[in-house]
Amino acid sequence: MSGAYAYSGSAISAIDDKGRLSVPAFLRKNLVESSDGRTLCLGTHEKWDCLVGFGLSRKADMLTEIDKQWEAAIARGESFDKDAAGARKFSSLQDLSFDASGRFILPPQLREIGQLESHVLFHGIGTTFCLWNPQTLLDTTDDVPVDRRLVEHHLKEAGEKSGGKSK
Amino acid sequence: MSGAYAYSGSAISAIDDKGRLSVPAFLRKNLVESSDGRTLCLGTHEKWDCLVGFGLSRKADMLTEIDKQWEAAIARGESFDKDAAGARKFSSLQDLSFDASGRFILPPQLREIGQLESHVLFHGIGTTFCLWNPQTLLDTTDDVPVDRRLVEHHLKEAGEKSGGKSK
DNA sequence: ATCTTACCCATAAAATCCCGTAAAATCCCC
DNA sequence: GGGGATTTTACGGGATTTTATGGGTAAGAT
Repeated sequence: MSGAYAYSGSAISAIDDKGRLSVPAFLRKNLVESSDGRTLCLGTHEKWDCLVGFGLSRKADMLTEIDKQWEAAIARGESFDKDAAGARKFSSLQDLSFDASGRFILPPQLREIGQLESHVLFHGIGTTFCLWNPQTLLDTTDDVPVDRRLVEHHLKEAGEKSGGKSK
Repeated sequence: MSGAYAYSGSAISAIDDKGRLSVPAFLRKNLVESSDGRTLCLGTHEKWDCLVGFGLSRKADMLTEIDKQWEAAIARGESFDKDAAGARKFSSLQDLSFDASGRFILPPQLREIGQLESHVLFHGIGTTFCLWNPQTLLDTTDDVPVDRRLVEHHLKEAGEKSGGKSK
């Protein structure tokens, strides 16, 4: 299972005028290891209103997973739509490279779908990590198992930095 | 599994007056690697109203896939028509070469079958990628698992560039 | 001669890289 | 264990490079 690393922890990061933002330092090391370079895979989350990120190797895992499902299906004489499965998983997924200082440009379509405005809350959830608009996350906490106090803390912190002109 | 690379991500690209269009940059690198040159294999999709593309090496993979299906079938005492499967997969397939700037000429018959007009939406689905008329894709999303918001974003983007004369 | 295809150049927009800085985290030595 | 020194981080801004796409033109094919 590719290194068996689990993403954890949380941090907030700002999007600048050029649409760039930096990957929090605590996630970077593993991205580099798991990607054999500075690559971040970013896509939309299947259920939540946020984005998901992980290193390249996870993408390869996803591919072999689909392959296994297909093989199991044909062995049973059933049909399995690989393309449908692939489309679901891969179509929104982009390979982004971040620079030596950890920054990457957030593609506009992902920014829009993830409802990301001025600040992004990163938080690890095991095999992947999520990118939320902190406010969106607060508004939907009921179904998303995240400690609300944590989000509020980061939000307050972000508000202070930008001198109150939040959002 | 041929390098275990997965095509992912999406982008829109315009067809010019000469029938040329450029392969989005993020797909190009892998096409070159997987084709040992600037070759793109393009054909019609078996189920969806779009085209499929991939690098040359994928053709070999497709053969072994058919083989696996055949083996699975006889293991269960069923019959499997290899020729029919091959015909379905390969007969529409063309090897096209793209130039240094990533452009190729879209053969008229594929253009017609793929219903491609002014703009083409490329999106990776793992082992291959699809080429859609964005409008067609929007009209059929029910059976095709692609994030509708993504398509809408690209369509809007394309409309802006061409100054509203979308089509 | 005409149509098609493969190059070549041009350009605007977008992405990438590089440098600078200030705040925060880490180290280190007494 | 405190307090300054050093390193890492987050972010701004400019410069260089890559893309996407228009348009021209020479080489083949019909």
